[in-house]
Amino acid sequence: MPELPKAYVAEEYEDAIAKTERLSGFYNPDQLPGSREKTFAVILPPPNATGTLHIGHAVMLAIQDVVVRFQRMRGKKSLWLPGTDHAAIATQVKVEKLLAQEEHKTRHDLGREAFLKRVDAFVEKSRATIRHQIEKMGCSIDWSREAFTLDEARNLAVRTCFKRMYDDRLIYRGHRVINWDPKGQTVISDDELVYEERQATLYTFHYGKDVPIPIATTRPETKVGDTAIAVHPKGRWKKYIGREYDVEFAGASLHLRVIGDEQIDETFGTGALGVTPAHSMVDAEMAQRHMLPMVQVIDEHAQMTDAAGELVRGMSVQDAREHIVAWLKENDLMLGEQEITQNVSTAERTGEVIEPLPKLQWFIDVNKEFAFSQSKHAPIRGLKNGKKVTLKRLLQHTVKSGQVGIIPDRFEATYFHWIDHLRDWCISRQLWYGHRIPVWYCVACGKGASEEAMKRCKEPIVSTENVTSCPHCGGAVKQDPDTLDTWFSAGLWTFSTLGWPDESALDLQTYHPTALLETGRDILFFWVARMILMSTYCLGEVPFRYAYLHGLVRDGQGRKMSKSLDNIIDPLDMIKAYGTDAVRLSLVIGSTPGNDLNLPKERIAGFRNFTNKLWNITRFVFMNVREVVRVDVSPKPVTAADRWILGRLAAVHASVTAKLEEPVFALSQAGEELRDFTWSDFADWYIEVAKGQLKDEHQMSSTEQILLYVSQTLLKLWHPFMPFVTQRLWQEVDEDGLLLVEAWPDALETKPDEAFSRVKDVVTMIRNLRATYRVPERTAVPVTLISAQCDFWKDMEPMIRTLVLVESLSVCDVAESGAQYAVASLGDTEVRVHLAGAIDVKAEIARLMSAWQDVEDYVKQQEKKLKNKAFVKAAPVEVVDGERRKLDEACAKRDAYRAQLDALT
RNA sequence: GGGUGUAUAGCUCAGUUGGUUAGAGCGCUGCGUUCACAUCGCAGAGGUCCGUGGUUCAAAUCCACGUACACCCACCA
Repeated sequence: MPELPKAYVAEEYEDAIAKTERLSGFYNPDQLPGSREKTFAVILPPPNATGTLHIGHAVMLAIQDVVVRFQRMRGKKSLWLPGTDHAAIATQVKVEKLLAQEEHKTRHDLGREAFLKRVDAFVEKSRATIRHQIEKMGCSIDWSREAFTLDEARNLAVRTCFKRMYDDRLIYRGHRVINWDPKGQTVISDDELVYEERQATLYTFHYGKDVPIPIATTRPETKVGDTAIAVHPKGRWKKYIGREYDVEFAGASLHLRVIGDEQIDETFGTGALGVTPAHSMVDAEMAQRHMLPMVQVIDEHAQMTDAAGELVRGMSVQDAREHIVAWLKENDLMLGEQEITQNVSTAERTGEVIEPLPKLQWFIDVNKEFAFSQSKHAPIRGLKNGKKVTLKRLLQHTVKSGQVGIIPDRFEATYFHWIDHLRDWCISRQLWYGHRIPVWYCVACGKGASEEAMKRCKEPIVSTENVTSCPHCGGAVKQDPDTLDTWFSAGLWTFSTLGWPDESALDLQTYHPTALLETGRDILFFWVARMILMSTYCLGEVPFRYAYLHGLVRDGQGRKMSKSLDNIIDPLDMIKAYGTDAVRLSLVIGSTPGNDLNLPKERIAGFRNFTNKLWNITRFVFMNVREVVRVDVSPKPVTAADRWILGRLAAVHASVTAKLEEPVFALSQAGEELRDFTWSDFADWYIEVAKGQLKDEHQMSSTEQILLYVSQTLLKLWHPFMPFVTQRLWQEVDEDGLLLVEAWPDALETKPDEAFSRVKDVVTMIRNLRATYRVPERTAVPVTLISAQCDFWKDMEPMIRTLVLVESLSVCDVAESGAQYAVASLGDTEVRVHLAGAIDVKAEIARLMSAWQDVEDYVKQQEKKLKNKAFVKAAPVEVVDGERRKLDEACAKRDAYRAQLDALT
């Protein structure tokens, strides 16, 4: 056997192991050995194709790989399917930025087709980087099924879904006030807004001398588009409700009706609101309620339209504001100016201030009823085929009925709250990069190919195939220039990756609904909700059984990682410095669902130390047995230590298995338990004892078997967490074997054994005494002290007794003059030990007194507790028994201290 | 304005359904190390479990109120 180096250097093995695993083909569940009936599927949340993976992705990958590897070892067809997201707006903005930087060009300079080629090239490069990073993380992911949200197969899924929704009248085209991003020149959804707090001036003024109600606004320039004044129906202006005014306002002729609306906050501003239906969401809704006309005064480039009137026509929004403020002052209409802070909505990707505008867009109606189409092989409970439902109700039902679990469950409340306030989903985007909307307009029927003509077209052609001519008149057609919101295709992800729209696809039948979705808690609405929506609609199935949401990764001080703080942790750097296994452990252990994880580098270093510990434990075992062989069944224990370690292993195995199996994955605790067992139990105790047992010819064989068995079982249990170091070590057991497909150990039957635990207590006690009395190594610890606290010397096996003696009595050969002697009987041997001369009797008495007093207090407390009738009556029997046992233990301890005190005085 | 989360050792965090004398890692202090491992071992110090009140035989754990921090949603005329 080639000798293992003293330290584990991750870098030397990882790439080769990853390659061997990948080439084995076992990442593909169809190629797994044995007959496997149960399946377990996880679809990777596709990283954006815009760049590289950050530490947040690493958390996601680590957690998923642990679960996927575990389930594979459990004998399931375990599928983990990778992919990337085209991330329409993010990618387009990024490529445009690069284009501007490198060539000083805009996308319009290139034209749609050439620009898209650029984007494709950029994305291909990015995807390669992402693939590389996923591999570095040690992910056992099935590359043969890799998908991309914008590839051919996914495009067909998108078109199919679009058409079905259109035919069900869930998708419609409508003129609505939407969030317009003047910089990105596109509409964006409510969820893509980011609110920024800014200083603004609140102007209070009258529209004209004849209008009695003053209003307040931070956006005077929009007031040229006002069509009403809204007041509270019970407020101070109520007597004006119903009156109408015609005013000349800053070069525009306004016709204003006073309306009463409950939405008005009497306490804000003047208690009256100038209603601008075209440029405010709230106003638009109010306008709809009161049948008010809508006047668009701002265009797509944030410039004033002709309808804005003489004074400001053609100006930018900023200029218009200044002009109108000046006009108000000139005409003596301004009542006051006030500095306030307000939240401005900006576009998440471009950072530009959003301009609400009325636009013709495509929407998904979340409140419209349609006939539910139930799945045959995984139907949703509580719904019948053909039942009238709405998308909103589907979203609510699946989670409320527990068919989709959100972990941690407190996010369910947030989810329902979001649904309650959900408005129709605007799915069209004026971007070039993305799924082109599968809608065509007939040039002849629509009377022209201009954008205006398309808008007029009442009966667009919706098709999953490319349309080249009008089915009615055979004339030329033109496709809708818009693309779809990136989350539309992302919503289909769990099934578009498995072969849908081919409903008979084997993968779809086998792996859908998937078992688990693991993702960041920040995209609950963006994505998780939309997958539930799409899957229930398209398939009549839930997309996954559980959504596990992890938190954000922050730096060691709990700050968000950002470029400006220069505290970004690049997973690849960490892998290089500490090894993949350590990085994975640091991300899995200590992270709880939904909570943010602070990650100081020292943490990762700590886990690097642990990988090395595991390495050396195994190395010790392999170097100290006569032959390294596989040991799969629990060997017969001979000594107390043997029984103890096997019992502990059985307990840890059971607990870890349960924690990995549970739907509420307690990965963190499972990992911690394993680490404690590995380090504190196996390495610190059993191996130390084994060193002695290996020298005993009666115990040698069994000890070797147990060392091999425990270490090999540990490698298996650790493998999901640390695929690399475990695999490297496993090669020493089975040169060509892959832990990847080793069977997870069966439940172990060994019963727990307490005898050795007591030995541990004795040794610990001796160490404590040694420290307390500052007794140097190789000098005696008074056996009186030991035996006073230890009543089971006789039960100890010779070997263990030896161990204890080595700890305490290595001394027998030391004889110092003037020392006091103590006699203790150990089994049938009488041992004479001297008291170390260093004991300060006074201090010792004080210490014992204080210790005795503490225990005595506790005993009194405990006695009182047990005398309490209410306690005995109310507490469960085992609790009372437990308390009684505690009392007994405390009494024994108290008596022991008393005896020691008596001996000294 | 509405909601959620967090608050436990110097730091980062565990702590299952209330039930031993509240734990781990890192850091710190002391001692040790040619015998698997200094990426090591042994020991130690370090806690008003944010505060106040309540429920209970019993509260870090449940309830109420308060404080601080983080986040989400809505609004911002």
